[in-house]
Amino acid sequence: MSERTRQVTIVDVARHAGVSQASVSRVLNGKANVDPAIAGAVHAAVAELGYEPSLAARSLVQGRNHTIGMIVPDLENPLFQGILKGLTLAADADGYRVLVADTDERAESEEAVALEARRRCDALVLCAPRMPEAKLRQLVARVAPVVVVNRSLDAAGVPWVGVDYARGIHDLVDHLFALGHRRIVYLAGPASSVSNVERERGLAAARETFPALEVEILPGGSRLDDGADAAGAVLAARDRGATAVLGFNDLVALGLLHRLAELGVSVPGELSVAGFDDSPFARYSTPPLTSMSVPRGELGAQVWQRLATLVAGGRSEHTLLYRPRLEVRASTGPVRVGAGTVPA
Amino acid sequence: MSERTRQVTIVDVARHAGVSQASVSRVLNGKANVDPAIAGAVHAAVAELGYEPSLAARSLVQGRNHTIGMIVPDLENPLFQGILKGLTLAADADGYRVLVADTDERAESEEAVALEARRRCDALVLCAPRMPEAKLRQLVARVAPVVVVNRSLDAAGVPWVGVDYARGIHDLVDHLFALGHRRIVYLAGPASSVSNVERERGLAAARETFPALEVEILPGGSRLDDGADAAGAVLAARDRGATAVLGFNDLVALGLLHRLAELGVSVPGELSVAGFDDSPFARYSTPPLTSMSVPRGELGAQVWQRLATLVAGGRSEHTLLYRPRLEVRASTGPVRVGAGTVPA
DNA sequence: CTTCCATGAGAAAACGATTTCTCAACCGTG
DNA sequence: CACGGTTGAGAAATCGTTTTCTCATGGAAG
Repeated sequence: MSERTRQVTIVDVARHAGVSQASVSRVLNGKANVDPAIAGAVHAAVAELGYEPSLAARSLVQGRNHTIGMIVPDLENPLFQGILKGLTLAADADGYRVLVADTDERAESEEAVALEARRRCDALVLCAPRMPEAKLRQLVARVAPVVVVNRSLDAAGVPWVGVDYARGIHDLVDHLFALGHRRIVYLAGPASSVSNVERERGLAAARETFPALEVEILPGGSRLDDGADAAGAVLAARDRGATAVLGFNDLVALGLLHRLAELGVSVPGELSVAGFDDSPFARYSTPPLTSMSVPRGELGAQVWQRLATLVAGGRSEHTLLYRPRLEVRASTGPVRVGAGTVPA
Repeated sequence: MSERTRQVTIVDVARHAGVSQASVSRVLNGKANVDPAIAGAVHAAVAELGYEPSLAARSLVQGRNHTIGMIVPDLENPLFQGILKGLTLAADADGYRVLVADTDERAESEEAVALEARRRCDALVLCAPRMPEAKLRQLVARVAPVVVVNRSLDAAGVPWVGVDYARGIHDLVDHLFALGHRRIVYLAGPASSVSNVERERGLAAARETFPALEVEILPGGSRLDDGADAAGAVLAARDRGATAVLGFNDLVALGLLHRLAELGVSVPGELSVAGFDDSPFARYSTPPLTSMSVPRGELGAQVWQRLATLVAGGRSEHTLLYRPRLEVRASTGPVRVGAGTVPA
């Protein structure tokens, strides 16, 4: 007679099995010892009635819902996709689900999104590369437990997992320097991005290592278009003697590569080009792109590992900094004889 | 003295404001009319105490948690990423969050993942391209409300949003035929994938349209590697007279393109190559890849629109089939004189 | 043969909201 | 002036679990 058949609850199971609710709960959660006979009856009743515990009710009493949230600036960035995938798979294995929130590159809404997401989740993974450090430190205190991704943060109880961009860039410059390049262009990422600052720090360090090295920084961006759009400026730099270009990431480098091909500029003959992140497409471009490989999935898994101990009440402050691995491909090569000299 | 400061509840707010819980609830949810004086007192108390309603408690009583789940076979596929992004942004605007579950291409676990996800969410978005139709029909009945993505399904109350792959392939063949191609290779996707079946249906239709057309189907896959690995077979087909290749999707086509360049095969001089999906990278390859564009973000938004009416109790059966748009780029060209003839 | 503890199961109290009842006050109407 | 119908607010029921109390039972130790 009821409009919709009411859902099966623990009370129904208890009645059907002839035991108390408490026993049903104990059997289902494996708490304490219970009479095998009772356990059997409960399981039978559960199966017969098709009972499924209400997660909402459980959340209410336990204060946790086995869900974590991940805040990313842009779901279309291969780096975050890889991390998300690794995180999702690792968390799944422990019975946790991942809720994802894309702030669509609007740094100003990151805080609100994070706070809202935290209300639905037991913990947060935060990718907020643009947020000022002071604000971020304030935010993590409010949303803990939380793991910060892709930027360092000195806050008690907040582990972070990231990539050593400075070191990576330095390694990449080593490679180019060894090939004879002495004047290098860096197509910068978003100015406010922490990881861009890190890269520039790496460049500065490299300049100290190699006094003979000259680095020219051009404004860029973080996406394919940005790389393509910078081609003109890059060629101008080449005319000033530059022989190699470092892109902020693979997207920028691939965009540039494409436009250079259109313009008939030979890579690496006239100009060497390298990227960062080793996105899946890097090895499939023409020429294949030299890049710094970062283990995206592994990063996501490590993030989960830290978050898991935090959620369990532990105090995992161990932070993790991956050193990217150089993947030499055909887009970088020895500087051509005669090139790299500034025309008089 | 308590270990951790207990959270602020509606009871605290009521007491602090000197009104009943019911009134607090009414004020906060805008139900019925309430005395402005009371409303003021409530708001003041809320602000002062920093009260935030418990979503778990609300879920329990309302039976909904304003979260939807999206099941995808592979988060690294640009198509699903785009849909996910569009869905997330659209749902966000209506106060819904998206929980994502990656089945990691294991078709056999799709059902379990979907059922589990449904328990946490008010509704589901299902991408299960490999699941047998009968099983899928059975599944959607259990997890409704649900919207199915990227495959058609004739089930009551289950709208679906997809891409007209058959039509798209036909349009693509039109393009190639007009360029003079008469023998075309299709690098197939996963055999069990519904969207692959649709594409092959499109090929069959095209063959009827153009009696002079010959189509050769080669086993492929859905990822970059698959395209690269198929290069040998493609060249063999070329030697049998084929002049153009259709990849299952852009990834396959880009992988192939890369390997062909390595092998010194000129595209489109010796062989035309086209993809499907118009992934962001398609326009940036060398040569830029001709592809069929599908509005990924728009698709996601439309999925949400349907799911939203379903969740609200509506009965939106209106299904949606996007016709892909042809993006002609440099990877396809007129068949070269002398090519395309089967060597004696 | 008591006494004391551990063991295990049922009764009842959280968990923190929404929503239904219930009832007083107030309005306009006959 | 009496009466039916709104209106608005508080009391209490409800959502479906987990967890704490409480208490009977049985075995071991004295």
